[in-house]
Amino acid sequence: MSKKQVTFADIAEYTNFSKTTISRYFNHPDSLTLENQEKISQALDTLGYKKNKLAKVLANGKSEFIGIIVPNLYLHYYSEMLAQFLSSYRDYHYKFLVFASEHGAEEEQQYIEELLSYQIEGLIVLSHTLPSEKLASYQIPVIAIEREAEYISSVNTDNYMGALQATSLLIRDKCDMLIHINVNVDKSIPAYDRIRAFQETCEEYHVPYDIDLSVEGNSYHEILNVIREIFNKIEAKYPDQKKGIFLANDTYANMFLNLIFQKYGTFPSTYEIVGFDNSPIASEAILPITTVGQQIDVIAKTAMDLLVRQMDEQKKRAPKPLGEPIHKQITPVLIRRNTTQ
DNA sequence: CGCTATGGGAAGAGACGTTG
DNA sequence: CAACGTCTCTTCCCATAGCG
Repeated sequence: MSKKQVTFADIAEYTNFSKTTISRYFNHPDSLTLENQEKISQALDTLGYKKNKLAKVLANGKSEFIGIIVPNLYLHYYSEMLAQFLSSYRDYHYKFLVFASEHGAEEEQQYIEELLSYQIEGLIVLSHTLPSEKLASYQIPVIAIEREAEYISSVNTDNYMGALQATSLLIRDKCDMLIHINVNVDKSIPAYDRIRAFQETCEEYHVPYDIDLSVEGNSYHEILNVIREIFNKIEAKYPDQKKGIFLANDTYANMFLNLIFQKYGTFPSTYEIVGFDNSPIASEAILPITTVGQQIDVIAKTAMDLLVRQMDEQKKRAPKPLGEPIHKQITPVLIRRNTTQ
């Protein structure tokens, strides 16, 4: 016995007001007399009215949806970022439709089409297969996070500063050999600055260094296998030197740390490890990992502020076209834990 | 305070041409 | 002429903004 839902029409009929008045009761209650407010409130109770957000969306065209596309969720950075966005509901009441996409532009484009068909009001993009020029062409507010963003607004960590802090720490701790492990980052992506800063800092201080950009893979295990190879290579090549390893993120750093523990059963003094992101895994690891903390909460907050401002603008009667992209940089914080002196 | 047009899409109704 | 598939056109869903 699936009874039909109670609608404004039912409430109106029951109270002898019009649907308009019922709508006003919910949106501008002050425009009704207290007496009438009370009448309607009573009716809602009696009839058992349940809000219908879909009808509201249909009526005013505002879906209150924001689309998010992340590359994946096995990198803790992305899941933490997602968590931060979800918790912004408290402040903004936007809901999120989320896709994970790292299999190329075609897939990503398909996801975006789908998101658009759900009338999303804004888009947050952390994946990086579609050029920002394409993203800008969709004519809805878009915020990029840690990706190429020439034509759209963005929020990034100051990657250069972060990598510089990490590298300096390893140098200060008198590592003989500095090694940076990363994927082969495209130069247009902000994270490329981590490689650049590492290299430039090493050269500035005349410290021997090595950069290994061979990491790749589409799952935790694929990546782990590559990291294992790199670990073995380092073990063979620099057996007695004190090695300062700077990894592209905490997930890699944790893998590397685990490999060390599997081999030595402890953390030998011939290693120092610094990760990046300060995602939960860094502090939860077998030995809490020193890392460059991206202030993920601040990044998410900044991105939401920026996006909400643009979305509000789009709701005005004569929305200004999306103007010049705004780019914000968030300063990272070096967090010293147990994988460095 | 009420009336009315509005929005996107599903479902229903109707139109049309073809077939056995 | 009913039965069928394929289109196209209406109606309906519901809350809201704008106007009277």
